[in-house]
Amino acid sequence: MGATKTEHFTDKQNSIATMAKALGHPARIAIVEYLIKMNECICGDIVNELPLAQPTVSQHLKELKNAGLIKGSIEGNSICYCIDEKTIEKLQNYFAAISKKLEKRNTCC
Amino acid sequence: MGATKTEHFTDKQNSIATMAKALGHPARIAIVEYLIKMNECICGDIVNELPLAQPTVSQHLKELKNAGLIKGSIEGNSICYCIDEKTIEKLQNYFAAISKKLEKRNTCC
DNA sequence: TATGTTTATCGTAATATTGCAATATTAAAC
DNA sequence: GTTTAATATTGCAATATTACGATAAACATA
Repeated sequence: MGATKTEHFTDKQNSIATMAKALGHPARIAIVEYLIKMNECICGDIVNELPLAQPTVSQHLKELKNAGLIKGSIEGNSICYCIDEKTIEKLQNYFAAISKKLEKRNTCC
Repeated sequence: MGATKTEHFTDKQNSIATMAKALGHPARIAIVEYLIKMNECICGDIVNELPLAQPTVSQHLKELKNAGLIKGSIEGNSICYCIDEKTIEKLQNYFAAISKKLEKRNTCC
């Protein structure tokens, strides 16, 4: 086959995987970092920041949006993009919880 | 075309993306969660935990290993798998840093 | 209305991922 | 040495992703 068997896993596992997958490309990491670095919403200007053609960037933005990592709202001629804090927070909480569990783990290996 | 243009991005961006990508599949999330839940290294037993065929699980384990998320050492007949804390910590630090930046961000959107 | 700007979508080629049956490898147990 | 087990590798089909040229859509402005 070739399609991921999402139905065999929990909603939470699928949800975390979806977010992680969206960040699993350096261009999308770069987009997220740019949005954070600029410390505000960015209207336009994202395409020029990346070494990729406009349709490719548009596609990456779409994937980040589908995964809930960014939000985009129409602002006249251009589109205003923002980090979606809630989703980033979910990821952060997830890794924080994992790290905590690892701390008090039995030592081995 | 079709291959990710890693050369255009920073080492750090590529590194984070590689780790995120490795976690971008629910089976691999499930493996990591199982290793953490069991609170110790697991020798054998991982294949039976997942609703996937043995070669598929083996492949997922390989990808987690390549991304540095788990370690595997030969333990007699079977193989002993472990979370690689350092890598998880890198991810955790990354998201913690992002969250911190988002906290003191200008409000918009 | 015509023109330029910005972003999205379509179509498509190249490549990567997912999943598994079959087979190989490795090492313990007999 | 043969059998049994656990895991890896190979080969392949189905599907997904990445990238971009061409084109469309939406809107501002001349």
